Amino acid sequence: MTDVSERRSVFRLSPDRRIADIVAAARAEIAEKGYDGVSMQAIAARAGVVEGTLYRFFKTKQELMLKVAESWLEGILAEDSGVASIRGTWNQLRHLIWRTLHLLHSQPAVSRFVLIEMRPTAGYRATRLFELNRRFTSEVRRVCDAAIQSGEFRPDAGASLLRDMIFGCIEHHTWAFLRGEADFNVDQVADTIANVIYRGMVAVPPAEGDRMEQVVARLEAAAERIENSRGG
Amino acid sequence: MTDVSERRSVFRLSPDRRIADIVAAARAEIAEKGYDGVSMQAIAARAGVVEGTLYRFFKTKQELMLKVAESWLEGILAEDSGVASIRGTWNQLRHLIWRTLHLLHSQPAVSRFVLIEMRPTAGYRATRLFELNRRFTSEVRRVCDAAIQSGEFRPDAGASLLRDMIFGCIEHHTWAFLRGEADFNVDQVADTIANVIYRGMVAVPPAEGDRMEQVVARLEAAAERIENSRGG
Amino acid sequence: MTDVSERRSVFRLSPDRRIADIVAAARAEIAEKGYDGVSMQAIAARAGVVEGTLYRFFKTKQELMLKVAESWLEGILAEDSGVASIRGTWNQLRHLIWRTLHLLHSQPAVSRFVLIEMRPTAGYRATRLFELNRRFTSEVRRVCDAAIQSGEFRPDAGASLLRDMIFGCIEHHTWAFLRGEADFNVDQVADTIANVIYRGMVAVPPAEGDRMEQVVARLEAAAERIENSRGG
Amino acid sequence: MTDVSERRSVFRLSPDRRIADIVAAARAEIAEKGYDGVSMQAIAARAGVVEGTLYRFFKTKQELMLKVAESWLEGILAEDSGVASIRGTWNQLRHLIWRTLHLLHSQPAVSRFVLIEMRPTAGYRATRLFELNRRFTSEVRRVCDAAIQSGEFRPDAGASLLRDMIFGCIEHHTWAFLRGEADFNVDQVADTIANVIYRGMVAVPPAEGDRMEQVVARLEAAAERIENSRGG
DNA sequence: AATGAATGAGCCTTCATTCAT
DNA sequence: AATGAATGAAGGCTCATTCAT
Repeated sequence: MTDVSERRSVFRLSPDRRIADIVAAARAEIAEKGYDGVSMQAIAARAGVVEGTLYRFFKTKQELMLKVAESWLEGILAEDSGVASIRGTWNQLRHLIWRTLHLLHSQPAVSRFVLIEMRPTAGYRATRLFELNRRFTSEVRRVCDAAIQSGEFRPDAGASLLRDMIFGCIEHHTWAFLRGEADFNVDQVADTIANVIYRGMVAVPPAEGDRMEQVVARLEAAAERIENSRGG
Repeated sequence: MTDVSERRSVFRLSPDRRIADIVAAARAEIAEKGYDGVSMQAIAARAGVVEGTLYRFFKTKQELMLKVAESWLEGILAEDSGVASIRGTWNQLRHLIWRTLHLLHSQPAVSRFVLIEMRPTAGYRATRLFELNRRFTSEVRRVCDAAIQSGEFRPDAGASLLRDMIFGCIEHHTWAFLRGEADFNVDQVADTIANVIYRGMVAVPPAEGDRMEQVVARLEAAAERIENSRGG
Repeated sequence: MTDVSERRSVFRLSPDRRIADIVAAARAEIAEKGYDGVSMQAIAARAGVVEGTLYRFFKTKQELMLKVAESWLEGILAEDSGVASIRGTWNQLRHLIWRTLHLLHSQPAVSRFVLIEMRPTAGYRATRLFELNRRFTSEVRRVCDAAIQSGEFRPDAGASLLRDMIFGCIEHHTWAFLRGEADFNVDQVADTIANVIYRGMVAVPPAEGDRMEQVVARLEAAAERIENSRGG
Repeated sequence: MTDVSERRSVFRLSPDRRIADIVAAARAEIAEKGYDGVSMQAIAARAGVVEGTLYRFFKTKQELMLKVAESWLEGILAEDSGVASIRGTWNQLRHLIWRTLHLLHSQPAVSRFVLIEMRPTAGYRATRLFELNRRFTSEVRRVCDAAIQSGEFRPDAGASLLRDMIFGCIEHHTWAFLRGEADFNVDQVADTIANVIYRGMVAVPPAEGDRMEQVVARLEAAAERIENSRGG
């Protein structure tokens, strides 16, 4: 009687599938419009459902946003085998830095959202996302801790500060990139950050001669200044 | 018959005073609720005026937000004499890092707002705030550039990446602090960041360094003090 | 304890029905208060919904206003079969003039709104209303053009100027009527306008011979029609 | 002590002069932004006074608008010596039409405002503007009346309808012009309107015409009726 | 007489959330 | 389970008008 192809069809998907669709739609919206600017209406439309349906699966908008962030970060972590197979502190650090830079460079909007913008969320520390994020960044800590333990790194900088230097730098750099103010070369920046951190932390420095020379130069400069001050 | 609650009372203030009140109210609101979450209504209520009054002095909400940020940053810059009087790359870097950490530690919400959250503002690069911010961060660049130029620093990391490492790290660190996740010691963190960056960049790595380094730094500082007392 | 006045009641209507209600409410508001002076709030209240509901169906106030105008004009055009069945330039003009006068006389506020006040709308020329309006007024042009073509009318006045004389006159006249300054007799005014325009444009008048010829032609045409009617 | 040239000076102008300034400023604003879009604030700023001052001289915005319209129209009427010196009905009509077209063509925004947009004003008929407007348009009536009286014009169209045809046509035509949709040639349009009206009204041309015309019209109408009844 | 800071009501619009169907 | 119409509170903003100074 009624034309099935014309009828407003109510597809009955399995909850898992429906949730996946919704999360995917939300992810796409976020990628396009940023955290602010995402509306439930738009997500629903993109997922091919209506707003009410969203609320069957997620109590609030925030819960959905959280789910988006978690599932994305989960995927990222699953793809990467981590640092276990890599030898050498520098190589390990470099890999972790590169991985993060690569992520932010290839999916800037979503990764910003997940890694940065979700943090102000109320109750963030109790979320699974917090845990995942922790797992993501803690590898850096682990590598640094190990290097400190083994004596390769000096002990005077806490591992968490190093983590902040790395991720903070990446975030800062990405900001400009996202705003279209500047592009950046993932490999090169990864090298540089790894170098600065590694050299800045490594305990046993190389060439003796150069080193002494420089120190002498600085001492001379200081002495000269003192002389000048007295003489002036 | 006369209804006192209905009476309309008009307190008149000089524009300067009123503007100051409004900006102060806005600043307070921002400190409490962050950039998003500030409403013109709340600002007006706090300033003891009606919304319309806000618009006498600021064409849009953004303009007001911008003013708050600018006036705050202006005050900060006015208080600090900069790096001109400080000798030695390490000392200069350390000062700039310390200054920023101190700021974010003592006024975390507002400084986050000014230094970080205002950046996505449309037309940001054309604002005075951008200029002020630039002035604020560019000192780091200048110090690094000078060190690279003189050969003290290796040339393989751009000054702007270093700036990002410093400010990014600070931001990252402050985040956790703001969220009450962790406190930090301004002096100690400043030392550490300065050390990592300096060692990571210095052209002739440390050798047995640490002691030597410290001695030199002390000598440099002494020289500076003498210089200052003579010249003052 | 339960406060009935606080209870939230949601009446659900089919979109078509709701839209019809809203458009009707808007029409009524317009009729009472004119284009300026209509507020979305008033429309919503009259339609028995809240303002937000209006925006489910119409993206902006303008869109709603436009819809009101279009649906009204559509109805008008649908009711009138036009000029196709009428013989003779004078009769055709007279009909078109009468039709417009009748409209403005019977629904002055709304028709003023539709035919006149909507014109300053931004992007008016791209709207369906523009098209409908054009269809409405272009019949006059077509009749005049045909008369000019056939030589019945002198060629010295463009059809569009004639259209302006007719509609302009009607508008002007209606103005006074709307303001309660004067009433007018639709039939009589229609006659007069048609007469002035027709006589003012007709080509023949002067020369006696031509004049007679034309009259004879018209008589013949009338006779033929009568014959046809009888014979058909 | 205080620098007089710097001091916020309170110029004390004669009321007349002040009023003139304000009215001029308002006129300029209207010309630029149209009736809607004029704000008291903008007028005050342009006149070099503050809003409060406006209200010393005009109780409401409307009163000011009215004054603007009146003073403008007064000026127009004062400049034109009218029709007294012109001989011949056609010439007189043509002059009045030309004058109006010229006005609207050269100062479209203001003249639209005065002649058209002020009419919806509450209590319009009690205003001086109404009287001035009446004087402005009544010359057309007077000319037509005289022509009807003398037998030059047929008596079947009221003078006021003719006036409406003329001014309505001009308004309609100007609308398109103001909206940038079309320009128009003042002289040419004046000629055409004068011609159509004059020929449409002149008594002589038809010769025995009138009766003939009427007979033919009746015959046509009869034919139409027969047609319709057959076809229905 | 003049100022101009301040009012306050109103406007259009957005959007997370609810709930009758 | 799914729909989607409806809500309602809030948001930014405008502007004629008032009144303490």
